[in-house]
Amino acid sequence: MIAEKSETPKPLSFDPGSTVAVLLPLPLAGPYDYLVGPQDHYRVGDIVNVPLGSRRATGVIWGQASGDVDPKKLRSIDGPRETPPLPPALVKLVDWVAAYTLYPQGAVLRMALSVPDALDPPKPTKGYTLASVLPEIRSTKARDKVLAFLKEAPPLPIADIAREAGCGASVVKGLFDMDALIAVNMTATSDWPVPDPDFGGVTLSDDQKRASEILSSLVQQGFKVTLIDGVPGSGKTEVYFEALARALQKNKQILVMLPEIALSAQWLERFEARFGVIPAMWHSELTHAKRRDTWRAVANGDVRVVVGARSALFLPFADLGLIVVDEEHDGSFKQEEGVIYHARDMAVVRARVEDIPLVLVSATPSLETVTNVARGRYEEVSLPARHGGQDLADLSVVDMRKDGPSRGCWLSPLLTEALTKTFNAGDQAMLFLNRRGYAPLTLCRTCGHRLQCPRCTAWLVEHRQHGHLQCHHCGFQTKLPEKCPSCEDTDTMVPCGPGVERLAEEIEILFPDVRTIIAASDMVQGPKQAAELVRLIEEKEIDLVIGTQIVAKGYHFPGLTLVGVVDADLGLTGGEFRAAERTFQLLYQVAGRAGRGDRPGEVILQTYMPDHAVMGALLSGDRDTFNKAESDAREQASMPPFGRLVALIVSGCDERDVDATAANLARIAPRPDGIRVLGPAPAPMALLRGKHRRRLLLSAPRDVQVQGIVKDWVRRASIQKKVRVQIDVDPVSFF
DNA sequence: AGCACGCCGACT
DNA sequence: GTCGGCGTGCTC
Repeated sequence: MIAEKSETPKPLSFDPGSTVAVLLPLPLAGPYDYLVGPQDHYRVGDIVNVPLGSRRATGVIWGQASGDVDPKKLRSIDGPRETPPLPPALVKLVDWVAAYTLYPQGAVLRMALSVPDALDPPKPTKGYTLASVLPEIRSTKARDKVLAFLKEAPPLPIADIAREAGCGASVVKGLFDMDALIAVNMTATSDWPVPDPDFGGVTLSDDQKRASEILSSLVQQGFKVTLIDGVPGSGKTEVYFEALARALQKNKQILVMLPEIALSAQWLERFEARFGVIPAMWHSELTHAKRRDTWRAVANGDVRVVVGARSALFLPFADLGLIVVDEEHDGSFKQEEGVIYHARDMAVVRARVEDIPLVLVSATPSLETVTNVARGRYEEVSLPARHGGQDLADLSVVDMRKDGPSRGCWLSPLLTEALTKTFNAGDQAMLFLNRRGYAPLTLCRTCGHRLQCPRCTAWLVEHRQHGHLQCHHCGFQTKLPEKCPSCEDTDTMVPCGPGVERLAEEIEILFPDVRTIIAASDMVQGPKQAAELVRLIEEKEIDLVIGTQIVAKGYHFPGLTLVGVVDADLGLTGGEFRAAERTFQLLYQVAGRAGRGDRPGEVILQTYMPDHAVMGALLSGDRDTFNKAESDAREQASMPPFGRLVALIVSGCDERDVDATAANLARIAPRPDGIRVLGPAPAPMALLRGKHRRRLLLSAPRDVQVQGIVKDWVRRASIQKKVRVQIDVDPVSFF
């Protein structure tokens, strides 16, 4: 990432009669010019209502008017909205992200304003209390209870009064209708408990103390990126909690970004144990009301700590003092829909525009981050050992070519034996298989026909528990056909390969008494189910967890002593340049789930490639040598982080139009020195949701500012009607 | 993103 | 004869 220092200086204020640029949360080319009304004065960041065509829209005062629009077209801003303005740093962030990702500013602004109704002040809630003069009413038991209760109580909403008085809401309403009660406006009391930096005591090891002192010293020191790097169980969370405590003492707001916050039940528990309260959360499953409350409370400073997923990056923090990105290597920080951006990288940008410290946390930092440390751009704080002194799990490899299971089974004798031992000792185990459902492919025994999604280049995955086949890319569902759709033979469709459900079946046969749970994203949806899963494992109501990716994240189960990786090679196929790195990260994280109590853990990797560098690195625990080799290879190939990539994804319903556009883009591709354009190639998923896709990949040296080149390239292209060209700067996924 | 304008099929 | 389908294009 290269700092762009060229934001246009924004004048301070705009007065009646002047024109001003207003950014609308729409994918328009840029801000629109408006006239400032006779009574109004605005500053950059103010949120206003404006006329737009035949309707009203919300916009944000963005700066100097462009002036290049016909004055006759100019219309006047209706007026300000009763909302705190967007803080200057957020305005800068929106501009920066738009310039970097090549999306329109308005599309980026939409992420910052995506809060239905939050821009209006909260409606005052009505409270009810006794009228000063009570009318003559017939006395009943319920009415008397209400009247007696209200004599002692402050004004309350109807529901509360009914509950406290032990009667129905209609009684209270009836009294109000009879003028025995009056309604008063209450100031909304959305209470955001303040985390207490001194709530929970902590005992830190010397290493942790040293690390936490370094991090704490960063608070209020301005922009700086620091990586905390330490093996699973080394107490990285506890260490950065101390930096949080320091920032809280300084009355600063804090943003903690976690991948898939909805599943982070244990993280929340640890936060509560340390700070006494649950922090504010920001993720896609919030209700409208909660979203709106949270947004406003972040803007006015009532919320002190937000823990959130990607989109929390665009919250209007009034006084942000620290950002933490936990599991910084995690691929889910890359937003792949709408505006395509990497939340970890944009968090660096936000920290810079806020001039505050950023802490990246990982046991397996991304090569990008490792390289930034090597270049001296980021500081590194490492935690060498597990807290409490236990060693990392004992790791071994099963060579599936020699010691594999019998046909139709997926667990090798060695892994089965280890499971037996674990269960006999009364311990818990986890099997990791990154494949949801029963079987990843279903084919016809007679003719070989494979069941494919009608709208995507992908196999349909059988989900036996739900009783259907499913496409994991578009959500298409269908029943398992009795006849082969191709040769019409009956009962010939057979599952091919293992998924977590099929593995559970094998376990059921091998260990009928073992209590098993499947943890996959289609079974664990949302915080409640995640918390329940954690509880079941923690309270030992479960002996075996069969899980996909979702179990790789920072969970900590003291009773879990064995982790079996059913197919360690899964991520290595496909030939994406980050495959080895990603597989290493994932398996290292999974391995870290074993033996985090007082006993050592055991990890068994089943692989057909025991000599692969990833397996070697996992066995030796030598991450640095692996990173060095990986990094040398990337440098050789001018791949990130030593080169830049931009992907263009051309998509549309008409395959010929898509091809024509892709071919045109290739023909007019920019060709300055050092820039190469690959493609068009059918995207690995040539058909997705019924749309044909092609991709082109531009690679450039690291010191080249690619945005201008790509912008110009796409502008020059002749893009067919109904064909979309999406730009993905720094692509992570190559779907 | 909305919303209007615009040009071709089944209806009160 | 019109109501309405959603394709295309504009909004300061």
